Amino acid sequence: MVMMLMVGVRQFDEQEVIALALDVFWRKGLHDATMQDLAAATGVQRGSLYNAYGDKESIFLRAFDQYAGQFLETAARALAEGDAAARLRNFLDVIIVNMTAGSPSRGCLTTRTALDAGISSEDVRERVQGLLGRLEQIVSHAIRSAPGKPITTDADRLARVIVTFTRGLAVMERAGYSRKQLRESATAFVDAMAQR
Amino acid sequence: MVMMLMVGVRQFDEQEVIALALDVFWRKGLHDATMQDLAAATGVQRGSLYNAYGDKESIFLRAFDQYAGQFLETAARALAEGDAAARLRNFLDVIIVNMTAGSPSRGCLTTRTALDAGISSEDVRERVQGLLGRLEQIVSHAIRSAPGKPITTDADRLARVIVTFTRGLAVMERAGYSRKQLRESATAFVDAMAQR
DNA sequence: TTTATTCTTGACACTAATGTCAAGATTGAC
DNA sequence: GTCAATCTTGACATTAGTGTCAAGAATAAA
Repeated sequence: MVMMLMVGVRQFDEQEVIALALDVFWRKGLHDATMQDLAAATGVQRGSLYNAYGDKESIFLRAFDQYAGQFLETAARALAEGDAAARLRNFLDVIIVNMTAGSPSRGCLTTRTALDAGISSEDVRERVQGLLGRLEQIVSHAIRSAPGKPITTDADRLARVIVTFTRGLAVMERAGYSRKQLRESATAFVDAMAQR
Repeated sequence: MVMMLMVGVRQFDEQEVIALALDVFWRKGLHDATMQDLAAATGVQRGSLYNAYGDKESIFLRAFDQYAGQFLETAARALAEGDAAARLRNFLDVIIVNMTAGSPSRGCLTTRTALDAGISSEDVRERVQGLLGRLEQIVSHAIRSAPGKPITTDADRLARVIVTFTRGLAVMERAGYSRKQLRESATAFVDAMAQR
């Protein structure tokens, strides 16, 4: 039996480092965040980060996974209560708050990452697609399972339209639209979708 | 009277250089396109480009203005015929074709530029906002002036929702959705908006 | 043909980032 | 206390980009 030696033990808390790295990536994006930035934010030397994770992208992938988990959980909670229109309103509001948090606001990490797609690796692209796909799924499910009169349109198609609209909100935020303006757009969107 | 001397005349066609630069920026984005790239694509030496335009961003601004002009013209044409729903369908199709042209497809220059907002100068941000603003205006106008029963909702709000949705399409394209998938989403969007 | 002015060219200095590595520090196991 | 494995640290090599500049080429005007 091989004994595991725990000598020369890591001197930082991995969870904490990834959380701090996430903040850096969220503010600067995968491409513009440097290892220097990550070292400064985490208090861990550049060399140690290379030793522990290999390269910047590996750190990003861990941070993104953490982000995706939080994000989907929050979204699912927002989609859990009320009728279809209320669910949609809550969902859009959570998304808008998410992308307008911080000062200056950080925007949407997923959208920023998607726009770097050309530069990024296959792994990164997969994460983005995975998150958007799962988002469509939970939106579709929330629409179908909402109380009230059943949705006539195909829920999957509707969910994709809704997720696409949220990506649009993320772009508008980057273009300078305020939280208030985004909320107005979201309201107009819900009204148009729910019109009878 | 001061005579204008035309000695040491420029050895390249400015229009052509800007058009070639636009292609580079469209494929790589403002941030990732290098002066090397521009020099290679235009056949003009780096030093000459610096001499003629000062820096990369100035070249970008000229290229973007050219792009914005073409883009708005195309959009306006698509919005000129048919009832409100047909106008919207044509408009979305033109936008989708625009962002899925080329191989690999180039995506949407405006959206990509907007996502670089954090890095870019105030000038660049203004151009993006200006283009999106004008786009909202022509969409709003097209909705209001469409034949058929008048729109009940505020046309400006509706136009903003539509433009926001087009930005969402641009993100989905970057995330890997095909032209066909984008068209399906657009159709679903129009159906939802036009439902009675 | 001369001149004055502008454009062109290649070299240069500078900055910033990535990734690597050897030497030293740390520490659980014995 | 010693050992052995791992982590940490600062230095280094490399690459890639920006922007500047002096010297030379080009040319419209006189």
